[in-house]
Amino acid sequence: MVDTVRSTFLNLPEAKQEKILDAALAEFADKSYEQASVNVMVSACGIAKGSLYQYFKDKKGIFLYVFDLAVSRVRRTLVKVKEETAGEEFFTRLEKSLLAGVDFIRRHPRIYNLYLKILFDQRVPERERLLTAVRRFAADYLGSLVRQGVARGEIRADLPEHTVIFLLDALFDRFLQATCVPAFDVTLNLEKADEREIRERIGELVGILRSGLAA
Amino acid sequence: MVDTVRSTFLNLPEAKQEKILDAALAEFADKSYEQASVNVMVSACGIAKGSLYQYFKDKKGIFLYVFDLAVSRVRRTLVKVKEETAGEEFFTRLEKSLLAGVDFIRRHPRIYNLYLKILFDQRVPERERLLTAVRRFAADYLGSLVRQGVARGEIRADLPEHTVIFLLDALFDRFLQATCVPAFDVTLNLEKADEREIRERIGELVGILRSGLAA
Amino acid sequence: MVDTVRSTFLNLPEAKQEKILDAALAEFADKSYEQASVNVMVSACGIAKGSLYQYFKDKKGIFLYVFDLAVSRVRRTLVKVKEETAGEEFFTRLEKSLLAGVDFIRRHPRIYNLYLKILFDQRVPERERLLTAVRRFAADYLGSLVRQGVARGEIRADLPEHTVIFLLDALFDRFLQATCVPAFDVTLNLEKADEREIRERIGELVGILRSGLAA
Amino acid sequence: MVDTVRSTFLNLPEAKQEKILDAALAEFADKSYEQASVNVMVSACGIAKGSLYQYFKDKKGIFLYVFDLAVSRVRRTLVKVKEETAGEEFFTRLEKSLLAGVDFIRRHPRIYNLYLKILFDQRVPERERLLTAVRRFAADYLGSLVRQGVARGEIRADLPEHTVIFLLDALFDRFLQATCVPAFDVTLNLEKADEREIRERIGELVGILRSGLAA
DNA sequence: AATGAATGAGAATTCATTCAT
DNA sequence: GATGAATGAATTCTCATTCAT
Repeated sequence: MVDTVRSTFLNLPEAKQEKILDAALAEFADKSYEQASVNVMVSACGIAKGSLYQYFKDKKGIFLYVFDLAVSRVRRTLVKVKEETAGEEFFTRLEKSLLAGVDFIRRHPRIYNLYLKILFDQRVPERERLLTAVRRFAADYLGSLVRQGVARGEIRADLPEHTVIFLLDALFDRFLQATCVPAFDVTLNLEKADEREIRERIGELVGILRSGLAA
Repeated sequence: MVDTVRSTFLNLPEAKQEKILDAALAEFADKSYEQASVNVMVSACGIAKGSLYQYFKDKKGIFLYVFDLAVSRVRRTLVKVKEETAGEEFFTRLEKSLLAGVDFIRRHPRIYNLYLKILFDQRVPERERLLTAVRRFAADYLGSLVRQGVARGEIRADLPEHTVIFLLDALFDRFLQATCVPAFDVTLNLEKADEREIRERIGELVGILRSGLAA
Repeated sequence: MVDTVRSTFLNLPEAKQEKILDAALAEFADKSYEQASVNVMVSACGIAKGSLYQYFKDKKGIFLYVFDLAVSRVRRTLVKVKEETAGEEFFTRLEKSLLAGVDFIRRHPRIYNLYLKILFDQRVPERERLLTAVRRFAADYLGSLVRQGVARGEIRADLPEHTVIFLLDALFDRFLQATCVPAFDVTLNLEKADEREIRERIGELVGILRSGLAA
Repeated sequence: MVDTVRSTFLNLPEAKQEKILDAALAEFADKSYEQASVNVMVSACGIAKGSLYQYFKDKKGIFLYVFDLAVSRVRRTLVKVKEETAGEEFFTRLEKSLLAGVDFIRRHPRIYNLYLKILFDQRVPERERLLTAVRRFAADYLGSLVRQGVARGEIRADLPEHTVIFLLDALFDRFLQATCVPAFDVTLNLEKADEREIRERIGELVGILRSGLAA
């Protein structure tokens, strides 16, 4: 995190910062890391190429900064959901989390694309660190939901916690992918589904989970 | 499929074909499509640059040929599993399919990487066509298992078929990813698991599914 | 002329020879000499690349053979016109020659294109020799017409012969170019003219020449 | 004209601009458009390959810029002749124009070669547009001379204007070609003629024209 | 006589990064 | 602090010619 951004950037008026970050996010979300072009970024946001190199050490620095920013937004969103549903039943919280997830990536598709990049594009700088951090956050999030559910007796206590989390995480992730990766989902057609359909599908899926997991 | 490969290539001795396809697969599995380098391929397999262009129309042609080859191998493997377990119970077949999948990608990690590429790398040539084909195959495979399971009374008949397939597919896919994408799985540590552990985890997951789905 | 074609070629059945020459002429007429592609020729006429190199020493050999063939066709055509109009008046012969020229290049545009190539494309092999030969033929042709015209008292005898030939040649050549080089002629629009219009324009031009040259 | 050159180039010191344009003009005049090599240009003028691509979008851009520059120089030269001879007799102006033309292409042979390129090299970018522009300029130039000559009673009024222009243009063009295209002119040997001889030949030709055209 | 696989130099273009102004 | 010109190695793809079969 150190060395990725320079004070020159942080001293910039916020509007300018935003313009630059927008251009960078757009480019990184659109192409693979190596294919993303600094040239395109600078001409998209109308600054000189040299300037960008005064704000960030190099391309890698730009990427890391943009990525960290994106992650913290995701984090904030999900944590809010967790807090707002603190008292509710486990399966309800699951549904609401899923819905919030879909909502988020529909509003910020480029951030979600960034995440997909590091999932499967080796050669993203510090991929391992970034990926582990994100994955860990997801696991922790679901883990805390599950533990609370078990404590309240809403979930069977005899199941290995890790396996339950794995299953939930798999479903969660895939559901989001299905709603936004083109040509990916050939069974539920989530990509073109409106909110009502999304809710229905979530209901069905959580229904099955309930049969499998509920105490 | 037409126009991707030239007869020049097919007339080559098999050993040479293999050497070339190996180099190409390695490169495409390693980098994003655009980043994959024809230069690297030719020096990896020790042929002249011009020669590769006698075998294939262009980079895209190489990719499509390699990809189609890879898909047909996967297909063959899974179809064999289906046939060999034709008489068995649904959840057993599921376990065996998963196991066969893990086994396949452990023996052919680069093929699996190729699949991951087209999942999330826009800019892969004919991505939509390729992806849809693969996804559809997976859905059909699981679909036929499910329908037979329902017919035999092993699975609840009241669940929407598509949703069940979606769930199984999600789990299937994620399980494979967890076993071979580095730094991806932070809950079950499948990447480093030996076969015994894999079997155990599969057992646990299918156990949960059984509770949710069994009639 | 030696060394351009090999006996292997001349022993070929005529139909095959023709097919090959056709493909070569088409390619050389279409592109600059260096840009013309042996690959394109062989795939256009359906023979192996190696075969072409058994018929001709190299690309240059193909070109020279095709060119010589083309020139002899032109020569034959014009000589026939000269013979058939042997007894007629100078300006009539001029008109008929022009008409025959237009007719020839409309029927054999690729041959005319070949000629244009060597006119202005440096880097055509043996360009100087080929061009001089063609130019000399044209000058001789017009020269013999002029001398006969002078002898018969149809043309002023006080004019320098070379200058007269130069003028006629210029007009002749330009007229042909105007009828077949796209976008070249912006005054008479000869490119799109039908035969009647061509005759009219020829009549007008020769009319002016008559005023300037007639005795 | 737009998009061919970049401000980067125009901001360069004039000497450097000239060096680059010189190298480009030399290359384009020497070879066919497709055969002309950007590599050769950059090593001829001692800049990096990447730099040239900062100055121009692509090879086509370089060509168009060089061509437009060349055309405007020709235009300027001829317009000056027209103005300087405004009051003089038609046939005198014709002679002076021809002389100025010969003088120009002897001082700028590469510019004239560029013109010849687009005349007969299909495959030059925007050939039609460029060629039409040049041809139209020539026709307009001669047309204005002719119309003034007719108005002053120096030229027969009964001749179709277009045909007269066509004839003059043909002669004009061919005369210039004869003086600078190697091996082209086999009758007057203009290529090796000194200025005195050129003047004589021009005199003779215009003499004939006078007989044909003068009122 | 015919084939067609092999070659490697050369083509145009893009790129992240540096540095003098 | 901001600029943008300069770089040269990298990219994909084409080509005429050779030669063993």
